Amino acid sequence: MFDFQEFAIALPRRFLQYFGPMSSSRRQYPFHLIEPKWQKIWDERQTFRAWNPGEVLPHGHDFARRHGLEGKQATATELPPKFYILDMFPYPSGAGLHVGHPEGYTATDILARYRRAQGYHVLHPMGWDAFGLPAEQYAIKTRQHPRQTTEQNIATFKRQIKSLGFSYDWTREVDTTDPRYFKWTQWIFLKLYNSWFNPETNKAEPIETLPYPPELQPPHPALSPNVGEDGQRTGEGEAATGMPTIDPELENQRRAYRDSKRLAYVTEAPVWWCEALGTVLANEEVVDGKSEVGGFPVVRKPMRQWMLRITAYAERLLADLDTIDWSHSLKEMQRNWIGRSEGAEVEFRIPNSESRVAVFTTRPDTLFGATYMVLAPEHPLIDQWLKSGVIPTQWPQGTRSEWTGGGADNPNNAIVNYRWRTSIKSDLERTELAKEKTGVFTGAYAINPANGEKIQIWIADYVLASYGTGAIMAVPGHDTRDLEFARKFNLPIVQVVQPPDTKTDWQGFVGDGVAANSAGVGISLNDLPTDEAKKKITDWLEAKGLGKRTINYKLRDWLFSRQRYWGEPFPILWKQDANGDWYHEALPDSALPLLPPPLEDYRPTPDGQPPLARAKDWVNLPDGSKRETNTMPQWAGSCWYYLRYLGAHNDRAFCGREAERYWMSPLAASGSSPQTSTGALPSAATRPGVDLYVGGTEHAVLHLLYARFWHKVLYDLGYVSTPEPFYKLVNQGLILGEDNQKMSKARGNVVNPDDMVNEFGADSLRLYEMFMGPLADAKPWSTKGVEGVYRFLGRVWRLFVDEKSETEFEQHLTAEPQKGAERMEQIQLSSSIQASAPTDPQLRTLHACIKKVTEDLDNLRFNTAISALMVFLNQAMTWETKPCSVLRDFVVLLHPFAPHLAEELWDKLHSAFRIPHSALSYAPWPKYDAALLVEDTLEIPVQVNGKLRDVIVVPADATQQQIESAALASDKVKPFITGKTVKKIIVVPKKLVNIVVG
RNA sequence: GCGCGCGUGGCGGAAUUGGCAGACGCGCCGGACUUAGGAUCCGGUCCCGCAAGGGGUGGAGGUUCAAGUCCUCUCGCGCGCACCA
Repeated sequence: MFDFQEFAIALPRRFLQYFGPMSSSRRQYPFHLIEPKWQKIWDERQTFRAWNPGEVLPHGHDFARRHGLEGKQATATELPPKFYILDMFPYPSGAGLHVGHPEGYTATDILARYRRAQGYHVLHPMGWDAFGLPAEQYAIKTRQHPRQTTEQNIATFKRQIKSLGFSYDWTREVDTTDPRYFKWTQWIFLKLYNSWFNPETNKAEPIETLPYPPELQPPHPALSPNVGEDGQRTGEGEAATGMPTIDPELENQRRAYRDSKRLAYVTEAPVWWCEALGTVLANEEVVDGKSEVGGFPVVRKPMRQWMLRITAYAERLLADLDTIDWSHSLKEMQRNWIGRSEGAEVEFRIPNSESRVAVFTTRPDTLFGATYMVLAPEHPLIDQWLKSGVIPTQWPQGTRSEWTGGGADNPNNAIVNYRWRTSIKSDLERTELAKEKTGVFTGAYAINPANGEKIQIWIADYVLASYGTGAIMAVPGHDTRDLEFARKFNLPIVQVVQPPDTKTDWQGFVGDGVAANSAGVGISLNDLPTDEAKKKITDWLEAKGLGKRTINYKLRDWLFSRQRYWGEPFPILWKQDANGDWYHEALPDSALPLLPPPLEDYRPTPDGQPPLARAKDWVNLPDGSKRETNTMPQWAGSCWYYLRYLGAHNDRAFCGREAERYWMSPLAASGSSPQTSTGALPSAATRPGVDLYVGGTEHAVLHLLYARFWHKVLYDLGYVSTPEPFYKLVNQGLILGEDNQKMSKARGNVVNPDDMVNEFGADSLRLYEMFMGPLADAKPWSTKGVEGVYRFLGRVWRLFVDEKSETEFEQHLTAEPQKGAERMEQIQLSSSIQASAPTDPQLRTLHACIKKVTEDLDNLRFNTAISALMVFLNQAMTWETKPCSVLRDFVVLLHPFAPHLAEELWDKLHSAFRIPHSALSYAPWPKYDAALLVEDTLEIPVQVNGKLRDVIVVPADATQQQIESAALASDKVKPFITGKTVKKIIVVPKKLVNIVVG
């Protein structure tokens, strides 16, 4: 067998030095020394620290120096304009980083460094979304506290992230599991708890402003309706007490009413219970009838749960999407999730009964075609009807076998059977069996309000209890699902819409057309287009008191409690009133943070209580009250972390008011303009909220919707100054596996960033991740591709350094690897770099590069920016003399992408030419001079009939006429025009000539 | 099924938004330096053709002096939602 080590002894030094046993190929440049060196310097100098208004900027800090703020206590207006660049903070899993993480982080880091160079005050923080199931499950197995696992994982993530040289301000690091952090998560929960949504103002208000209905008004005339009665509250803003005591029973009713209006409320509702995870899940966490995490089965189960009233914000969450710069598809996903539909609620009378059934429809114009009605199996009226006789105990004459398919001897039993069957189906089965409709006739009837016809009422599980009114009017003529059902159960199908195209079959036509067969007493829609028909029938229904315009949303309130240990405990106590009924009460702010109790066993209790219930001493308070034992979902901490970064160490507020205004509101940042040192204008105006947020598309709905919701509540209550948190958001694309044979889903998470850093260096990994393709696209990983950019960085290195001194350095390095770092100084700058004046072509090359890189960075086109750097290098390699000034600008252009290498070269350039030291991280971004890009001559392609025949060279200032004659004179063009008529000559200035011949 | 997006060399991807298709990189071919190359440097590389030339951006039409880009139809792929009335 070939033994490399043995073979290597016989090799010449030149070979050996590069071809060490550790790596499979020669090292292009000593990145393994350069990268740790600069990471250490950045750390020590706190180079990337951002400052809040009011903080004193120390002497000697490079940011302070550039902006003339050394030693100053800068106000918001004295600080340069802000630029807030945010990454979706990671969940620190035990597996460590994969190559998908650095993709987004590199993109934001490049932008952060670029904006700093432009003179912005950049906030670029990182933290840990560290509550979550894996740490808890590991704790259940090992009895090791989740805190321990979490800390270990954070340490690994932090080490890996730091090894990539990102310019984070680590002084602002946050950890959602830190009590100093979740104190404020709990505090925000209390804000939700202590607020209600006022439909008049369309915003959240303190619960004290809640008006009570007349029957709940205190009888005492001296008592103002909304002040002083809120004796149960112990939290902030507690109302004055000492008023005459209200009747305790009335007070209980008032409390129940108040509690029903809070933004955080308790409800007994069917929720998704996941046996395997031992917890309930939010709608959003259930995918295809299985838990999103782990894919375990879930079942519907009624339980007492905390909910957040996100539905109150549906309209604003939808409308404000128009004010933010997110991708089309992302907005579409949010719109889809919110699911707004305009329509009407129509009431159907039940013969021989007091009850009415309301249905929701988006097609009130088809009311005349409603030939039966369907209720969800869980519809609350069914129970009532079973008792009251609306549902007959006998099948109506001649109906039974046809409608039930046999099975139940009377409607009551048929209903009970059917409900039982659907209830045992998981949601998965309900959707999987969607092809085959099921249902039973109830034996009851309703009256179609449009034409007075008696129609059958069915129950079927294709109607969902949780959407609309849980009941529909079925229009089989013009609804696919109703048609399918009607065909299966032989229900009448009538046409009420005429399709615009007469060839189209009306049966099952669901588009807009013209109303037909739609006339009743005092109303006719016939011949009206769908739009007008909708309006007319709705007006008619409203006038008759039979219906009203309504808007429905798919969005449901957010199920906010989990039966877990490793999450934020609710700052809530349960107490008993005089009747022995339990009610809840908020802890005062002063009791925060409420820490979870220590436990030996992290499992739920055998009787299905959350793990916190095991801590009896913690749960039961001496006064007889009990603590809430649910915890908050993982989303809670990530709903507001971008605000905590603004004041990560603030223990008096979730973040300081002034800091919030400065970093989130563009109006505050009107002081000095960026790029002061070169007088250039900013290429991107600073924005309200986070200027740029980058993260994976997996958070397109949940995290982003929840965070926007919380932000809006805080906005309503006056705690933040913008209605939206994230002004611009970009989803990075998935990195797919290297083996493209397997195609799509194989993620590149088998590639370990550590290996890449060891073999090619952090700069190469960064560069490659950006060079692969557009940030938002899915891209296959290619280690060969990493080598390509690695070679590019090696070529940059060789452009700058003197080969001989570098060779000597490498020889020493081989002999004494441990002394490498100190010997790097012996590497000399190449003698071809001189303090000479650049030539015109050199300036052109440089300024073309400046232009391209600048424009591409403004548009997040990293891949083409890098290719522009490569083009510059390819040119510069051919220069015999390389002007120092040109290379200096090039290093500034390179530094956002490959900061370590750039720092090293910057340093060498400055030492060699004795330029006073200035920090690369705050060096002004070069500005391109359009005048320098102008060439003396232009190459103009000449087409004949659109086909390229020649490229002529003309003076840049040639007139149209001159270009035209030059084109006609071209030897290559002549053969194609001689003997033909020149019909037209199109001259596109500076671009092209097209000669049209006939 | 509905909604959104995308189809360009052997591969990842460029293309001033209607103006030289294939920048840049990978891979491949050739050369130089070499005992050696998996290092480096130089040259080549859309297809057919010796060349002149011809063809070419999933396919078929169309608009235009000019189409990867705009329009119509069609095929294929990806993502999202999925009985939401």
